[in-house]
Amino acid sequence: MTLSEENYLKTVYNLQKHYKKGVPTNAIAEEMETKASSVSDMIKRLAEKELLFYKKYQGAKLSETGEKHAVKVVRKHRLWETFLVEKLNFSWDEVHDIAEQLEHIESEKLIKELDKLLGYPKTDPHGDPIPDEDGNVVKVEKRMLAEFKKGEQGVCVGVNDSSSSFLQYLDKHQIALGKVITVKDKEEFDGSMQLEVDHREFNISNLAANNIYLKTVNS
Amino acid sequence: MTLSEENYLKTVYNLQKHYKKGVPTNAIAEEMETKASSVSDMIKRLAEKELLFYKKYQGAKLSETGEKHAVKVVRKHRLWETFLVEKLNFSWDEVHDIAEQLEHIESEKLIKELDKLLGYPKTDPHGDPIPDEDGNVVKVEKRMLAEFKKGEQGVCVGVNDSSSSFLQYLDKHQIALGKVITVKDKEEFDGSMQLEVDHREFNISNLAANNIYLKTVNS
DNA sequence: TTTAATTTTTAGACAAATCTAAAAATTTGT
DNA sequence: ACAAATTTTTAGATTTGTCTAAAAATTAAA
Ligand SMILES: [Mn+2]
Ligand SMILES: [Mn+2]
Ligand SMILES: [Mn+2]
Ligand SMILES: [Mn+2]
Repeated sequence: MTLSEENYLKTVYNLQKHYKKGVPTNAIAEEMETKASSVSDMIKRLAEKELLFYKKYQGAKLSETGEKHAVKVVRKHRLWETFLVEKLNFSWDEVHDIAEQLEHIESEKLIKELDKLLGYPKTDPHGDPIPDEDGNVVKVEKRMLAEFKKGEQGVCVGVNDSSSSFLQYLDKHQIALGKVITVKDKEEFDGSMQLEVDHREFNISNLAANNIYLKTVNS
Repeated sequence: MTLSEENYLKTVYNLQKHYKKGVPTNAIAEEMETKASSVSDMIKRLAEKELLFYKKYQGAKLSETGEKHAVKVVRKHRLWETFLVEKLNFSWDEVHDIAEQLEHIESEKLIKELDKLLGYPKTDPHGDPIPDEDGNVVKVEKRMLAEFKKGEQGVCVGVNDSSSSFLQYLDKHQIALGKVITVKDKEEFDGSMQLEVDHREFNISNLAANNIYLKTVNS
């Protein structure tokens, strides 16, 4: 399995939550910042290897083998991110790009020992669940902040965008995993929200609210 | 800089200790388990990029930039090997192949923090010096065991072959870094040696003795 | 239900890295 | 010094992964 093939599998895995049928070629291309023609070529090759199912114009769907492999890559990505934060003093906005490289290192023992060193963590620095050795992924219960109504409250348990620009934006507003967030007001017009965090109030856009996940506290 | 280019630079760096002039194409090919024609192509490309000097039929010699880069890769390789042994319970015969992958991960901060986590180690699990951040390499004082005479004694400070088969062979004879080795007898015919380590005596081949480095204790 | 817009696939080209086979240069042996 | 052996380079091919431009299929709009 090449580095590039692994990246495609991981992308299809991450996207197929949002698509009932196959994941469209264009969706993969956009996510990977590449061209649709390249994606078309590659998914054909992956289908050849039976890592995914593919019928022309119908998008891609991981096979059992493909999903198994994708989950392994995700597990490695999230363990490495956790390592970088817990052991090497990285902040949550610095780890994604490095984990993109580290997730392709091949060694069963390495990942097993890393897991042990970290004390078998359940989630990564962005609140995402770390699949266990057998590929089981715990589904984290959460709702998008954008869907909260005025007056509702929740605890931040995850983000949907791990880019450093977004995470730094959250840092600026002192939003972090575990923080209690209250919706003081919600603008019908553009979906922007007035939030309260740690007795401070500020406004965030709908786009931002679409990338923050909360666990409901009172409703 | 691609992964393959880095591997070539590192190989030339490791080999040029043994060659006054340029490192021969064939030497590189053998070390990298590839074909001379591939090497010829690649060193031409690296010369193009001014990472090494190359005149037809004269072999390769690293430029200052090339050497700087090679040393960085070596530093990463040895820090990762140290990490695997010190933090992840690997033994010295298991780390080389994984470090071959990890040495290509790109992140200044990662390697800086790794160095800190390990307490700024001076040598790797095989006794090889770890270049510092500025690329300075301490020259370790050592002599090949094969060159020792009958009756001489030394402390094991390094190996010349980091393959797992050789290191496991050393383990079997309980030869490890720091062990005191005495040459009880030496066979003129084939260069094999009778050694004493920890009050046990055994015989090793000339090939093995050529891959063990000692620091002289009494002479 | 045709037409228009969008999505997806194909065709053809290209760069990186490798290989085999053959040619050229260098080194060695007599 | 000349022939033989060895080393190194070139020529041509292949695989992987990507791209642009054009064709084909699907979906949306009028
Ligand atoms: Mn990530
Ligand atoms: Mn993450
Ligand atoms: Mn090594
Ligand atoms: Mn080493």
